[in-house]
Amino acid sequence: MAVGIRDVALAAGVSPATVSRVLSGKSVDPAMRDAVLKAVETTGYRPNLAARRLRSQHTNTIGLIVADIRNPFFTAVSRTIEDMASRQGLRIILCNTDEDPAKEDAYLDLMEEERVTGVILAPARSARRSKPRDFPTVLIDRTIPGEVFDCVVLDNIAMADALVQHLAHLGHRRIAGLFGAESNTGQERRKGFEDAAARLGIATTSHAVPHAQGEAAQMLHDVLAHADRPDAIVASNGVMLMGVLRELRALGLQVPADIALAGFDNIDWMEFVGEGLTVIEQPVEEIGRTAMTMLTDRIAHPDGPARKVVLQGRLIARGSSGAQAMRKTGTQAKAR
Amino acid sequence: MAVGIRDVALAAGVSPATVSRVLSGKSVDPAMRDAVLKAVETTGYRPNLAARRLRSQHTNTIGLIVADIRNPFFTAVSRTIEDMASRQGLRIILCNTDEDPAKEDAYLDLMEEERVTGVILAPARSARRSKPRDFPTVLIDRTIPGEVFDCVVLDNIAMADALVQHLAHLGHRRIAGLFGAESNTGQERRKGFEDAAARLGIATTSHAVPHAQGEAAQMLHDVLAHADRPDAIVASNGVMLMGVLRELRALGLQVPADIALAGFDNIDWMEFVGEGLTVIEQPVEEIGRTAMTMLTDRIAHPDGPARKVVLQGRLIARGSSGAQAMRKTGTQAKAR
DNA sequence: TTTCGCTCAGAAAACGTTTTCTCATGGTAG
DNA sequence: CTACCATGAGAAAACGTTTTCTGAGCGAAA
Repeated sequence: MAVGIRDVALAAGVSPATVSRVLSGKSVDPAMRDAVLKAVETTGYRPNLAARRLRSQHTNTIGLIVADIRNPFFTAVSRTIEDMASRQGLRIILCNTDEDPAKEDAYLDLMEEERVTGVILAPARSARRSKPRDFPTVLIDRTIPGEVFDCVVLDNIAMADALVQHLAHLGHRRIAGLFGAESNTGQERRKGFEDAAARLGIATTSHAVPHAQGEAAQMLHDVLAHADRPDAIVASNGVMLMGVLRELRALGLQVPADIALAGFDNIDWMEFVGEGLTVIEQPVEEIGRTAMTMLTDRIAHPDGPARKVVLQGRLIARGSSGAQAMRKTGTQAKAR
Repeated sequence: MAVGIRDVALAAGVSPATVSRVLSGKSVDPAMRDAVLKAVETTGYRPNLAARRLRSQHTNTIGLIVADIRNPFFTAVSRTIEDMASRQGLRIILCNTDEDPAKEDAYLDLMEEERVTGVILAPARSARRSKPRDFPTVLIDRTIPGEVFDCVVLDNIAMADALVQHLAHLGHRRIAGLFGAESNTGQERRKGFEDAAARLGIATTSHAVPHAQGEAAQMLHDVLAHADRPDAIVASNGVMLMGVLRELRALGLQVPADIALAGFDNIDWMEFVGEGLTVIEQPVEEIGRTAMTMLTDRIAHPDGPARKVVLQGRLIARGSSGAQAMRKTGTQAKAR
């Protein structure tokens, strides 16, 4: 039933080695090559990738491990990476950790067992030190503080600063910030947020929100039920923005009439809520492209120094008042 | 450098066969088992999956091929499937065809070369007959007309009917429908749409929209620029709804004040635009679960008859007037 | 013409496991 | 006490390729 390279060789009247050579594009006699190709056709041969990988000792596979595939930021980056990879003839294994360090470790183990060529990782752990792995790794979106890794991240501090500055120009004076507790990125944004507010003399409260849905909702509820409710809310990513929006609706608060809402990630629906949400747009395709390039570089030069690429985002000011403020102050982050 | 089962065996003072048996949970002498496990620990052994798959002839891998990973419907279904699969110790390979039959064929070839245990496929082709593959296959979201395959789909005709009925109760009399040209599902929804409209005496125009972004926008533009613009629009999926919304905004039309908008897929942002969009919610987790179950059944019984599971969706009526109409008429699709 | 490479194809080894085969040991039934 | 079967461990084969090794053929240089 199963047809192997042996059968093809038999059908073509050549040796298995020759078939292998034809298939991998080595130089062989044209007549033989044609015979082999015809035999491949007639026999319906399909190479067995497991055998090929075992013998050749390279898998042409890279692992892509993200924290949450439902987060449109990650799906967008994944798309870019997948496109680039398949153009280079690399297969990708996509994994989803759900911000769970245990799942992340399990997937990293899997990557070792798959003998992947390299891994692109959006790490879930923030401070935990993980055991060293023996494949090249590029981090995206987040770094691991204690470790030196190639990575490509947003300039979180500057972007959070721009956001606060924008809201301040609009006249907001009591801003609440919600930042992912698990991720290094969340905490960087928090720092940018607080520093900017301090500089501008804006009152803030900032909160580290856990990944768990229920706890996050509770925390948000507390923030809004507080005696002097903030007049603006900043959220650390697109998924959180969605959660905030839902809570605001439940409380009957209109955006931006009753309260302003801004944050990170430009997801396609954001232009439709109210007069549109002001956000920091991440250069998703460039993040993916850079990560992929860094990974192939690293594979080629395993011992070069670690590199960190920090990309600028773009402040998209929405809502009429927002646009007005933008024109007045020119608070626009330079792309790249 | 690379540590294999041979090294473990040496360290534990047993034969490689015994190590293999310990690792696959066969019964071995407890003392030996402990020695092996300790040796695994000290040597840092990681099994080579390629070798394992080659020898054992089963990959414990299933392929998941969807038409568009950016479509939240597919990401949601993927999540469910991935969760179920990893619980069963199955790895999944996720692929994205972009509605391109050529890419789909390429990925199906890949699946054969990977020797996957089975495939779950949301087919891009509508009528094209593909060559038979030698792995069990379950179709989701769409069927392939000429072929008999296990599949799990929405009751598209009934759901489209419910949508039209709902809009009719709301008083709409000129409804435009936009349906995916490539997919069988789009055409079923179109049929349900037109039949319902005919029965209720509603004027409709319906359009088969291509996957390409530009052409779709052009078609939509034509529909809205038409002399007597429709008073409601139905779109065949969540991504299309987004596109329509963008075009309406560009034309300065308010939803639902100027024109009603409804369709398929309940994506989280849909409750936030205007008074909320009325949609058919698909039972995504049940679709994923059913597909996975069908696939494992099929793997266990390769020769059983093909089964088709048709699931009901749920009409979510949004906007005050919509909710009112709902209360009045009780047009609620029964779940399951 | 002889010899020295050089190219190219087949034979055989190798990749790292699992599985089959073989054999020893020990317990049980006759 | 012998014969038989069951259990379990090591030896060796096998999985389907790629790659190394070997040798044949041939053109160019001496």
